[in-house]
Amino acid sequence: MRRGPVLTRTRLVFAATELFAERGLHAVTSAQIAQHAGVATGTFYLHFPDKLALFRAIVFDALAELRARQDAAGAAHAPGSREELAARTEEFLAFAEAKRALMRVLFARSAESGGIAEEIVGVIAPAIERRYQALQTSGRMAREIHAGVAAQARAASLVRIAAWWTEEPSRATRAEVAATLLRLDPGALAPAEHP
Amino acid sequence: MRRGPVLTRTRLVFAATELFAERGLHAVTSAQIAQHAGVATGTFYLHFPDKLALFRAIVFDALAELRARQDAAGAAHAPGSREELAARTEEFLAFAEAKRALMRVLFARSAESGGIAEEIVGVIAPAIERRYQALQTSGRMAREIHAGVAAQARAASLVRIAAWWTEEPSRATRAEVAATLLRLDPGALAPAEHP
Amino acid sequence: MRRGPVLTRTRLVFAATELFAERGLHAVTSAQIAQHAGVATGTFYLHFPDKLALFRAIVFDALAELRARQDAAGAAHAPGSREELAARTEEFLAFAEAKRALMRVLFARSAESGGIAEEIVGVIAPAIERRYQALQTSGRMAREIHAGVAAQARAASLVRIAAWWTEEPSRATRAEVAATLLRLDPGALAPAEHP
Amino acid sequence: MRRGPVLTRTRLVFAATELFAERGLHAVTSAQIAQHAGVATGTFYLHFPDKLALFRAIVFDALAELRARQDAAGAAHAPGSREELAARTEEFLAFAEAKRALMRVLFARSAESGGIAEEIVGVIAPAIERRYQALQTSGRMAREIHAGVAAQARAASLVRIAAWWTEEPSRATRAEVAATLLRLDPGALAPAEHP
DNA sequence: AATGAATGAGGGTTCATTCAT
DNA sequence: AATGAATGAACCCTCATTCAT
Repeated sequence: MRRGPVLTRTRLVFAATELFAERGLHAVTSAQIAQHAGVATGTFYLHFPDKLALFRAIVFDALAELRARQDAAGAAHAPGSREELAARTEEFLAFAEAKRALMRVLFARSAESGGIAEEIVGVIAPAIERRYQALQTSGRMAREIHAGVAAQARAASLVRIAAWWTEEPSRATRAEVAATLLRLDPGALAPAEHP
Repeated sequence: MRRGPVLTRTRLVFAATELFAERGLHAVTSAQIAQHAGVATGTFYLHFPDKLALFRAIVFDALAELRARQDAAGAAHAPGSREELAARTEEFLAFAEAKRALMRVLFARSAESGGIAEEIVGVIAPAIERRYQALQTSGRMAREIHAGVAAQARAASLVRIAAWWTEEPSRATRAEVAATLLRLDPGALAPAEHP
Repeated sequence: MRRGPVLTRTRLVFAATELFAERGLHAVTSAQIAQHAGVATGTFYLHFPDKLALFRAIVFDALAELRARQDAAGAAHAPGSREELAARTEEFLAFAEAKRALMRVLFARSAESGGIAEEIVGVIAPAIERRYQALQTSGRMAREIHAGVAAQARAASLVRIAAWWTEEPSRATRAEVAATLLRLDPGALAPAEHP
Repeated sequence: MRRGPVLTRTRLVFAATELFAERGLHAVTSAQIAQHAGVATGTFYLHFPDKLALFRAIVFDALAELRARQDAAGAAHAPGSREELAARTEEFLAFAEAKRALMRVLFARSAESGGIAEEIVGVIAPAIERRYQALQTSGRMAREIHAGVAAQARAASLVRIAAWWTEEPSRATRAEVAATLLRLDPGALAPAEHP
């Protein structure tokens, strides 16, 4: 069926997101994605060089969107401030809540192969590390914390909480998740300790 | 070659640990494992019902050993104390340092399929959660933290740090990693905040 | 090679019939069938879910065709009459003669597995049993014969004769086979016995 | 365990008969037979060159025993007489009833491969054919019957009835089976037709 | 741009048979 | 005679990818 390349691509991305979320990267075949999208098997390869490329497109498009939203949400506050962190955390949880299938692709059992899981943390962690370094420079975070280690831990925490909470939202209220994530941030804790 | 079933099994486990660490669960074939172990393909299936069973055996045996070591290391200290946590963390890092290939199987990109990654956190997180609840009951951890959320975050942090640091130990000294992990634990931080 | 799915399927059925006839179900591999049909191994599974499905398709399609031919041949005569039986028997032998490979798949050593042999008799015998019961009701067949037992015996006889005669047609002329089969039918014998 | 070669062989034959009856020749592995017999896998090959040899041993030993019993039962009567046939048929049914597992190996779905089914009929049919020829020579069977064809049909009937009746003995009483088998024999029918 | 039949390398697994003990 | 771990060829089936239409 003739439908226009943009729509076809969108349908493939949408179908793939659902299937990857349900079954993970390599339990889904390109033929299944095509069928789910209502196009022929060969059409898949008109839009993506291979299955992993589609997977990566989903992942990094989503990550870029999340980034943009967080930046917009944080722009109203002083850089590195507690308020900025709170706003960014809120936005993260709102995004996770609104796009559960996507969250599962990003952070759950599907982010298995192609080293995607590592790449995701690799994208998230450096920004966190820079923030921690800035906080340490301005004396708002304890020096005994290793910024690189803490950033890895923080990135992994966010990723895990997103997967865990999205999987079964009744496990905690959104406010509880937000409060805990905020409280666990080593930067956020600093003020209380150095009065 | 005749070698005795116990030795053959050990060789298979060893070979598989190396290969899984390098390439992940489904990029390694049972034939490759057998060849690496110096046995015939069919021999593999004399010792394990299938590839996933071997993978799970490696994972859960290792987890049990880590558990035992941590329990032994922590036994000298008061339950829930900062000293116990420090000892357990030290033991965790020593274990990670000594068994790098194993760490990668347990925590890095190989723990992809079969929902193993989730099972691992599922095994680790509940114990952490119980500890947090005990700390909250005895007033040693802030009540605004949600124990379940914090436990997931902590488990993910440990898992991630193990993978990240083991991958490239020059990223931080063992002392830095230990200090930071200790500092990031919400229970460990409490004393400083409630003087 | 592009050939159209119907033709490809036909080629697979044809190749499989020949090979099954020669060597039987489990001495033939799906790869051999594909090769014999001039297609790739994977093409086999585009047309049949597995090897047994192709075998069953051959068997039951052939049985249905035989049935249809016999019904057409018998339609000109009174139901249950000697003439109808003769016509059906003739058609059976004509079919067997024309499709020797098929006969061997249906009735010889290839009808081994999957319980196909039993299913074939299970398809043939009930119709024969009903005919015997009707003959007994109208007094044209001796009551001391157990219709069920006789039907099993008759079905097995037909199946065996088809295999035996097709294997080596010089063993008897078609007329001899027809006359004997007719003579052996318990219904056909009745008139001579009850004058 | 040391047990003496004869006993070990017997145990293997017994175990194999049961398993072949249940699942057929090639759904049973030599290791399963050995295990069922309580011996090691390798022991199997001390007693039989391969799996098919054991299968054939079971089949032809059984056939020889059946033959001997039928000969003994028929010896009291005039050769070719109705009484002899009745006695042999009775003995056949008694044997079938007493050894159900064996019957299934001999005649049911297990007699699949290695062309055993054909060999069985090949062993049974010639004797029947000789009897029919004798009956025709002495004018006790219609000449229009082809002895070869009829013998094949008779052999197949016996084999099928044995399988069918043994599988589910409630389908007909033994007397009904015997009477019908006797009635269906072309030799047996002759007297009634040529008074 | 779209189709979907065709491809074929490769994977997991089985099992008859061997042989060192 | 007995053991049972080891062998490895072979099989069934999958699926990412291609390409003639």
